[in-house]
Amino acid sequence: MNEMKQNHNISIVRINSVEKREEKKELTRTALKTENFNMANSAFITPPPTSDIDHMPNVFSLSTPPPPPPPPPTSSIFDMIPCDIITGGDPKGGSLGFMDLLDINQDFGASASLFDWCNQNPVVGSPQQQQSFVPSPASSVPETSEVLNNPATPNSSASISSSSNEAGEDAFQQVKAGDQEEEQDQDKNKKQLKPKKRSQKRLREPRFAFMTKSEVDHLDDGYRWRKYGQKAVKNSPYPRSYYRCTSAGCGVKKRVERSSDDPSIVVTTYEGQHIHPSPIIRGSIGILADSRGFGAATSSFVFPQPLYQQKDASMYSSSPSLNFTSSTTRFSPSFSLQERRLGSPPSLHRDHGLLQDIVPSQMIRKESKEE
DNA sequence: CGGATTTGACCGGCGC
DNA sequence: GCGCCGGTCAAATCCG
Repeated sequence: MNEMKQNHNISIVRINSVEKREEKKELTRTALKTENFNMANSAFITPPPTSDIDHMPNVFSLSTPPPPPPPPPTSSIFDMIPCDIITGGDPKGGSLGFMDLLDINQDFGASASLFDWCNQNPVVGSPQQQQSFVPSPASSVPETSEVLNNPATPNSSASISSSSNEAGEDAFQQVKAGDQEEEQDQDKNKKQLKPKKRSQKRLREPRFAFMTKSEVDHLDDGYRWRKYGQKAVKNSPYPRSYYRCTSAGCGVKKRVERSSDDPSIVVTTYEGQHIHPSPIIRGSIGILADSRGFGAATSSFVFPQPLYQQKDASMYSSSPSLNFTSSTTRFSPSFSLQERRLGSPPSLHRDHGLLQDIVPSQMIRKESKEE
């Protein structure tokens, strides 16, 4: 918590289009390079169907990237820069997405979050994905889908990426079902100490990652996190921190690490879905409609979150939701701000740019070979 | 005093 | 089988 500070600078982050998985281990850092980004490998999400747009006041069309807006004085997740969203690489040997680099797994399963949004929103060149916006399992989201496009902002970009499990829906459900089992399991283990579980292969929850150019490692996304570990990253002077959502029963985790190549870049990876209501639905739709871009000091975070809630109040968003504004061509991942609604701690004030400063520029979704 | 963070140990997966 | 490494646990410590 004390890590949360201010002074986040929104900037564009480019990722290397790295080769293959064998390099994965090295990728976490090499992939973060901010140079040589292979545009050809990036996929962009196109504007959602009109019907969806109705629910999403601020829809950002990545297919027609407008000129990069000037960086806001204070960056925040609410003040996101337009970003290129990449919905994954070609699992068949096509481009390698950021997730590959990060070895991130993502199952868009039934997640009602950024993942869903991205999946449910049409992707250029992927007709299949232009069908529904209803949160759906991976089945409706071809993992192989990838769209090529030009970066919205050649020079700016925060990257957001995610990957899918091969098991897709199945995996997601297993994860869901497994959560409870795991919890019980963990409780037992906690008392028995060592005899650790895992006779079964641990299921990996959907993951979603993005890069942020920020001076602070731990961005404020509105949720409350407890740090439960920190590990040194091989070949990197910067450690990786592990956080877990403090909400009871919520097993969402996130990893935060700084790129060794570019210390100014912070890579945040979310895993799992919050099982509790969105912490903060700032102004909900009303605010959404009020959002005018992320650069504005008054910009509010926006998102799919409200969107989902409209469609299905029972759905919770776990991952940072994203909001796209066509007017500003900005892309803003919005993280629920429960704390704010409940009485936000000082650190959560938006001017302190926290997660708000995230600059998702590239959203890469990629199929994972894991599990 | 309770909650959050630190940190070394431990565990499991994976590659060699 | 062994070692490396990522991820997690949990006791100790810190902090408001």
